[in-house]
Amino acid sequence: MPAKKSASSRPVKRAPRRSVLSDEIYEMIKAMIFDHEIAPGSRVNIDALAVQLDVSQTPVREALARLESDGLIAKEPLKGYKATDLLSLKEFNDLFQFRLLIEPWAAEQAAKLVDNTGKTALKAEMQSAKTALKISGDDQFQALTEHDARFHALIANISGNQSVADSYERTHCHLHLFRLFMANKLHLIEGESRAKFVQDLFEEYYQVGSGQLAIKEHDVIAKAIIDQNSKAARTAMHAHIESSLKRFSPAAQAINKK
Amino acid sequence: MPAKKSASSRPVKRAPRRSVLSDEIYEMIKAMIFDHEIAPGSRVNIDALAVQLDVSQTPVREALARLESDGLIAKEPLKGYKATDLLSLKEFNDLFQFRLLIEPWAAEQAAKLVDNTGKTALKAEMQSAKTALKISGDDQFQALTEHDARFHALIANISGNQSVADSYERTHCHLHLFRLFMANKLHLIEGESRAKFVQDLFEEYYQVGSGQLAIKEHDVIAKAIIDQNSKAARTAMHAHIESSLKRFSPAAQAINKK
DNA sequence: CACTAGATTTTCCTATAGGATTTTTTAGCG
DNA sequence: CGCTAAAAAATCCTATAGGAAAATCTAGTG
Repeated sequence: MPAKKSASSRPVKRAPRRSVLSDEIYEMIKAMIFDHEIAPGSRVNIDALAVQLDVSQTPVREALARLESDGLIAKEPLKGYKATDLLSLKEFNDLFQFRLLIEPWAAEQAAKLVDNTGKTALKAEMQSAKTALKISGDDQFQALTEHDARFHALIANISGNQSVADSYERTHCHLHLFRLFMANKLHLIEGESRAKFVQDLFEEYYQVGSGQLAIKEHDVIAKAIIDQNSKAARTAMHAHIESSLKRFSPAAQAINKK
Repeated sequence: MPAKKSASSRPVKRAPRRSVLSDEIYEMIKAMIFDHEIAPGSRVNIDALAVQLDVSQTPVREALARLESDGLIAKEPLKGYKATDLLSLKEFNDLFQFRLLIEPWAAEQAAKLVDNTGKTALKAEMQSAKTALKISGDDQFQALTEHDARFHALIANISGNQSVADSYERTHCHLHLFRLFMANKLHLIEGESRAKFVQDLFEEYYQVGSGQLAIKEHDVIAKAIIDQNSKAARTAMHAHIESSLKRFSPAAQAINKK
């Protein structure tokens, strides 16, 4: 129906498609989950999604199958897909416990194996963090979250262990944490009773305090890796994750108390 | 073309389907990878697979998308899917290193948290291991491999940490190890120069020695968990994984030397 | 032999129809 | 009015055919 392009006039060679449609759809749906366009726990209608994204069902189905593997969407046979709920308090704690098992080790290895390319990448990522601190509002939190995801993934990669890097990426922890944050935020807008408490929490911890604190902790980790001080890298990473756990814990509790 | 069923004669109410077709296809394709019906590195044609399994493309596509998430199949855009290669020596070592990070911890936690249901399940699984030892040939190796997978998954589950349990399952390590074993076995049949060496290796280590040794190690772990001796469970699991690494290492090296 | 241009194959994507299952609505009965 | 049961609608799942784009192969020309 949509007449996309009539290639008659220009026989010029178009740039080859970088990725296939289903990959793009996968990213689009993931983004929709990320920013609550698809709310936690809500149904995901294949037909509607296909119409909305202006593609047929096939790529949508492939994307949903992959998202299910990622644990971001759950399939109930003959009922349909639904976005997974927000992390329960237990899942939240489990996730951080898991990270404590692999990430301090990854940081230690990274410090042992890092080369100049890795050092440059680390410095660049820390630079982008400083840029993110200049943004304001939810966008800042999103920018910080994305920096956080890249930073931790980078270290997992520098560790040289693909199994570890993959397993970290598949936690999608940045996505889960951002959803937790936004859920609280949206609640706040609706004017719930504990609005003031939550607002204080965010302004104090996430927007300013936590953002800067996390980045300071990242700095310590990055420096230890660049100095190739593996022991320091390990302890710094361990401390950082425990610190993150403490900072995010109130947000996870607030949601689950509902 | 295939006249499946004419539902005209029997209006009897069929039992409600337990799972959807795409799930079944997913398991079937995984099984085909498991036993080398789909060889490592070989192309996987969607059309051919759909015809072979006598279903349409749709469920095959969904299954392949999930298998790609699992790392069992790789997609090259606009070229098609192909089964992933066998583990390189590095990937093999990385995988075991990863297991060393999470499984000793899982065993420790399991010992702390295990209840009667868990203890019963552990005992039952150890019983099935003893049964597997009575089988002979490749079937025995497969039975032992499957016991191994269930045993480790069970402990990961008893640990109570879903993130840990999921990440263990997603390593698909039993599948990778079995593929490695079969690849060596098939090579052996083709009468390569080192056939004798490989044969000795397997008879000595896998069929009798390794099988029984692994199960003795499993016994130690199971007992420690049932006794709720968390420290012993951790060290036993650690020793078992290192022991497995040593046992399988020659198989991984043989393939990669090719 | 090197290179370009067309033909073939492969793969991805679309469209649509119909069967199966669940959910919702409506009607009937106590 | 409350409850059960049947009908209707919505949704998911499967099947199939065919078009579009890319990759690969083939052949002809300088």
